[in-house]
Amino acid sequence: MDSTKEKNGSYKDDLLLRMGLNDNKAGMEGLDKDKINKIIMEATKGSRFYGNELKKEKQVNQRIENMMQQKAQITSQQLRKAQLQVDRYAMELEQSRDLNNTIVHIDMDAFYAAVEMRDNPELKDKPIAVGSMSMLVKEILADYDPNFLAMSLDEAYLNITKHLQERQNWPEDKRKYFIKTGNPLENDKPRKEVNKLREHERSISPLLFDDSPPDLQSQGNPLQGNSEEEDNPQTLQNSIVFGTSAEEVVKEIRFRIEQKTTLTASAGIAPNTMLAKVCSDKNKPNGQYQVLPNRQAVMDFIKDLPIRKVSGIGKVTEKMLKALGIITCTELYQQRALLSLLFSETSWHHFLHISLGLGSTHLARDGERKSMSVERTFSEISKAEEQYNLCQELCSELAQDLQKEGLKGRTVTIKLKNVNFEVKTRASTVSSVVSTTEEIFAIAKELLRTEIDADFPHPLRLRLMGVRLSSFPNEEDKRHQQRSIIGFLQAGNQSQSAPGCILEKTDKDQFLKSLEMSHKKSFFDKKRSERNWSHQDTFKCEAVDKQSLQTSHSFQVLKKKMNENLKTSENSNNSQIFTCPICFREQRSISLEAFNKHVDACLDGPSISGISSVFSHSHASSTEVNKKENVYPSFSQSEKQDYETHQRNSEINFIELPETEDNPAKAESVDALSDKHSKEECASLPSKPFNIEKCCQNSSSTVSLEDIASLSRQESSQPYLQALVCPVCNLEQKTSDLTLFNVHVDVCLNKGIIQELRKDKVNLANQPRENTKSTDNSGRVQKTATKPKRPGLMTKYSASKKTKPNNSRHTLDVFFK
DNA sequence: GCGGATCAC
DNA sequence: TATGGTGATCCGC
Repeated sequence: MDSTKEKNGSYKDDLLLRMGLNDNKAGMEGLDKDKINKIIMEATKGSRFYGNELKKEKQVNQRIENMMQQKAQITSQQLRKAQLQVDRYAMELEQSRDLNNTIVHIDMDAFYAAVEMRDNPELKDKPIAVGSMSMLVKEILADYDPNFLAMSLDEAYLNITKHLQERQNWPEDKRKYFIKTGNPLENDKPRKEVNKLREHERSISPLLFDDSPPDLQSQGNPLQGNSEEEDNPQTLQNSIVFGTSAEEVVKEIRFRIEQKTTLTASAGIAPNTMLAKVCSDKNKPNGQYQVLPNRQAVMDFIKDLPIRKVSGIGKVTEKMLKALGIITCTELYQQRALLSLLFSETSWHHFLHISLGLGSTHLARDGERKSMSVERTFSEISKAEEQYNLCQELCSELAQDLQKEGLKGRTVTIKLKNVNFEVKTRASTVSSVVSTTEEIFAIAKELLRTEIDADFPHPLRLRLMGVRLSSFPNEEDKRHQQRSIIGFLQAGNQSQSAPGCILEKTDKDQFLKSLEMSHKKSFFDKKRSERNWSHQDTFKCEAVDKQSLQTSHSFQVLKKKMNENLKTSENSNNSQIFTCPICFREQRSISLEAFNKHVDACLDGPSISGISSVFSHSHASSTEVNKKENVYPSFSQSEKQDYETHQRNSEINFIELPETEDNPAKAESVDALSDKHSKEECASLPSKPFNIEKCCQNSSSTVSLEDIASLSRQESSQPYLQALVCPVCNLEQKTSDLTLFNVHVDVCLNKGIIQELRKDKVNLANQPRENTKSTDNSGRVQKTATKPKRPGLMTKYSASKKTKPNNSRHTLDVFFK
């Protein structure tokens, strides 16, 4: 099998070749692993990027090797059975083949336009309307399909089936366009006034219509015919008349696009999107191609088509299939039974569609977006403080983008790429939606901190950082949340209904504005802004009554998560010491039910304010140590000290008060404010009580400390600021925003659980936690009575050998390495 | 839900 | 010479 030869030689391939890694058969077995690693390390010295490329290549080769092993175990009996099943499905697909639609894929030749610009300096003076596909929306494409689908700035699908029907009866002047060379923006509609076409401009105008595939010339529509003299479209003086066939329509579209933008486009015409897309690539740039809507034409087109040309078949899939001797769609079809045994159902279904020339015949509108993110590459950043600053910067950018679309989500993901190009993502999902810089950063920061801590005392040497928000609520979720809020308000009204502490919208807007201003200067612009991470003095105030706290989302999930946590540890058959999140007393060797009862009792028992007092008394040092011992049970004393010192040094307040020029007295104001609050004042909720309902209702609107500080200057005795004790970390959180507080609790919960889980993993599996990836599925293939789920494209066909035991001492090293 | 991986543009 | 940013999806866990 010579299928492993790479066609496009590069430095990387050259390296791989020399290493023997490019050959699957030689692969892992032919070479001693240490030797390979050594070679990789040497390559890495030259370029970290290529070192990582080699590593990835190695992984793919491993997948291929595993796939081949799997293939070798397939019996002819299995293959025959699979053949029957696959062919039955293929039959169904064939019967549902739909050739009645005419799909067009338009692709702007942006790249080629740029090249042309470069080569023709004279063009630079011509006005170029660089518009997006969605602009050509409205302007041109909608004339042919009001529901056309803009895939990106330079790509769109149209279903012109209906237009074609209507067009058959159109008189000629409705298909007539004048060539205009003046302002390209105005020559859009037919029968516009004629502009003189100057000779030199005509000469530099690219030829539009010299690209029809030969087979189409004879098979075109009746109107296109074979009138010897006239090519279609008819060019009469300064005007062009387009015909009524699909091909003519697309020429017309491309003509109008070029007239409007001076940029050329390529297009594909076919009975479905998959084929149309491939077609548009066929005569690029500035050309078009059609696959006629009959089965034979489709199959002829597909026959020798390399699978890599098809959207969705990328580099890796190509390589894996190549290893099976599959390069063209014909071969893809021939191997369909085998593929159904080696790939997931999703994958082989996709393959079968491709090999039959099938694709989507309607343009499915993209649903709502599912995530939003920002990420940035930079030269190495290793200082934790700078990393946190950067993280906050990114959160701020993301929050602004989110605000533009009015989005809020529950999952925050950070992405880290180190200088070796190794990518990590870490996610945390909270119970209620977040959207502001502060909320997102509160979560992202903890994720980042966990990673920084994990590598301590080595710094994270980052070259990229990203922040993403996802888990946007759907309509159903929103309705549910609405109900919850109403329920909450009703419940809350019974206990405390006095209005007050309601920050006007204008205040909040002002705050948001000032926040934006403070983030205007980019992290990269100012290189490194000295942010003040210092601790803020806290004050005690247990104004939140038990009911409110129990109703909060975070508290709702607290028990649930603790349950999950406990289950995990029970499953692990480990005698666990659990700290009750309410009373913070250790619960030793108890059952899940008992623990639940205990938590319930705590919740129902003494008031939260009472509990808070307990927290306040106990949290100082002992709880802190206890918690850490729970998490890292086998720490040596020196390690623990190191770690705790590090913790203290890297400790960052839940709420930061960015130092801004316009409010230098802020810190003092807050302190002054806090001094004015006695515990009694807060607890009894005097004239203007903290309005917890309002805060929940506006759960996304951040009430800032800045607001509070400025307000406090006006009315010095208003208790806007609350010090709530987080039931998980047991630290006071000074905030006026319940959402932020909830986020904090969620983060604490998640963090605790992650650490517990990691501990369990390390202890139980007794295996090193590799830095970036866990390469072993340890062969736990689902051998169940039901149909086993086969690995898909993404499957790591990892070997089922190994599992080397390690002592726990080692595991800890790995854990923190 | 999380994390790695693949893919498209 | 040095190697992007954004969004989606799949898969195994």
